[in-house]
Amino acid sequence: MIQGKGQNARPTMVDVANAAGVSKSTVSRAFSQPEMLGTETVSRILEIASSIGYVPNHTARALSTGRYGNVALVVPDVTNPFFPPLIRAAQMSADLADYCVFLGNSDESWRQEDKLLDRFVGQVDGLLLVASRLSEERIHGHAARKPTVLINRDVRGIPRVLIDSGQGVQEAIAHLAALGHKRIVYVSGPSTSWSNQQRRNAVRQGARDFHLHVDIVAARVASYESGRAVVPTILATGASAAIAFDDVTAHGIMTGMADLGVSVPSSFSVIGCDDVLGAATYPSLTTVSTRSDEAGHAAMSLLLDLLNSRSVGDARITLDTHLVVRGTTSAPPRR
Amino acid sequence: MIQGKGQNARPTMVDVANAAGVSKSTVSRAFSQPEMLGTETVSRILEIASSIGYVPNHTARALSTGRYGNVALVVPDVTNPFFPPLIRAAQMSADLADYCVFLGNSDESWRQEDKLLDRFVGQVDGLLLVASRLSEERIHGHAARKPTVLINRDVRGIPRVLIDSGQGVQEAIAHLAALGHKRIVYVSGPSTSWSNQQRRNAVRQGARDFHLHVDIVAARVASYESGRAVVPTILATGASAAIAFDDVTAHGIMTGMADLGVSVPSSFSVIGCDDVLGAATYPSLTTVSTRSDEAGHAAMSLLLDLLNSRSVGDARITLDTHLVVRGTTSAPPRR
DNA sequence: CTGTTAGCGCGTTCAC
DNA sequence: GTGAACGCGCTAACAG
Repeated sequence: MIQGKGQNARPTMVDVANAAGVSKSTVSRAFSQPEMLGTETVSRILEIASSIGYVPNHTARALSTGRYGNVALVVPDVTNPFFPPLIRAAQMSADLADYCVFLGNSDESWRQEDKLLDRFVGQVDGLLLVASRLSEERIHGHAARKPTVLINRDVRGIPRVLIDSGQGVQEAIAHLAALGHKRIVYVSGPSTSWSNQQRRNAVRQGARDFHLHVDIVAARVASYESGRAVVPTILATGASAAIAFDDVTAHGIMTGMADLGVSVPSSFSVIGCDDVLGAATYPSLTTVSTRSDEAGHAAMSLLLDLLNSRSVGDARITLDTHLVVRGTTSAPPRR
Repeated sequence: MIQGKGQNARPTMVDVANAAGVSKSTVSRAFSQPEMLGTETVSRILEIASSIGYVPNHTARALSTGRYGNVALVVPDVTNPFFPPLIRAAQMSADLADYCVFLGNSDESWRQEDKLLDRFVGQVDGLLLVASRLSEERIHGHAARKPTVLINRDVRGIPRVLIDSGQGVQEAIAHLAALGHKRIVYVSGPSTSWSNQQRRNAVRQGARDFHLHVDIVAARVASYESGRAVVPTILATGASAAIAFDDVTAHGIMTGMADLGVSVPSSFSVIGCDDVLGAATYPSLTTVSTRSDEAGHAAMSLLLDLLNSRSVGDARITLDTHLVVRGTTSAPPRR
């Protein structure tokens, strides 16, 4: 044996063709356009193929069709519990259409995001950017090369799926007002985050509607630690309840309260956003559900539709949210 | 203009070649083997190339070289907090070597895992299987086609990175014994999980060493809910402490205890595994650290090394663990 | 319904 | 040093 291409030369269409006594094209069709062939021919070829261990070469197919069968999915931080459900849902949608997904982690950096996209662009049909940290210009730049769908980023002209916290936050404010709270605080997240801006505005609007006083307290980043650290600042405002940018921050706040001997919810009420902790905290966290998995599913489906119909459209899908009342909210303490 | 291949036909090597007055081969070399060409020739070609907007076609190159520059990363469930840090670390390692990573979610199903791998195999250089649910035969099958590295799956002959809970669990048992516990329970996870089997054995061994009585209680799956639901069974054993398969299950147990008015840790001690919750629970969870991120980094580095050196080797990297004592363990209550 | 002939864009022997 | 062929594995017109 002279060479034979290493020890493991994968069988190709010709191998199957020979073994089946047909030509390559027939084998090709058996996989791509089965309805163009005789039923029995197809099944026979498929059987022989799998017995030989033949698997279509994705790359070769891509080269001749120009369709890659891959999509890129880029998120700021896989580690943030908001994203995994979204990723999982997007995956499943892609799977159903036989698409492979490249995952990219931008680490909250637009440079990294840009770099990843440049690497992906040569082998994907479309892009799915989640909470992109890119400038609008750069987003447009990438969108000009490949069909693109955004999640939680509102750029005119580019299909996007937005989780609208408005309704949920509104309900949260109403809930607090009904309990008798007069003074609350919003603990903000990353300033570059579209979601954060949206929630902050929703809180302000809601507070106006219900005549509550609201202070904005900035957590440096959205994390358990920063939530815990910002508690003194929160208490200093004299508020009796807090709405946090996300559940992780809210969870940190709960611990911070406990550290200082402030009991939740009897002495202070806490509301999170995203509902990523489920009922896993103690007391279980009252939060604004954001259904990140639905966003992932909707966005990927939208992207795949675009890829098939070649239509562009300026879709703007909005997912509304609602308040999930659990155990961290109650009437404010009497003075 | 009849067709022209859509509105945006990306320039190819011939375009650059014509514009530069050379042949395709020369352009090719200018990118792959610059040292084989005249210094000026190279710079001239590179300049013209970028001015035309030429970008090498990743796919075409892959087809002719057989090197894809991609790797596949498959996990059972992105949603399980154990995996995201691992994924992130693996990503970063791949990034450094300019590799793109396909992410696959097997949904705890070997069929799905198998299907994904078949889809990936045509466009990757290597496979990284995390806590694979595949049979040893099938793992060998895939490993025969592409260089493969396993995480938390011990298959002889295939490079693997194993998080050895032995040491950490040993410490946990010693810790409980020192506190005065006599009777404990191990709450097991998925029976097909290598980690679960390993932890169960470690608990048994440790209990023997320290003369503790241990009961095994099976949580149907590793989740918050199942942990919570299994609490009555745990209490029925008469044990005063529990070691859970993972943090999520442990967290559920904590809540279940609270539901029944059993306070942790004064009345019952709880220890988790994985340290994925950080100090985020209340009280903060005593747990066995497993450094999933290090496993991800080590495994990806190992895989990339294999891809470069073509050496096979039967590497078996072991990551040891240790106990992190926090707030959910104390002396057992007096009877 | 099925076989034949061309390429897809690029890397790589070969000659020059 | 550089250009001319061939082939990677597969799909896409064409015939038959």
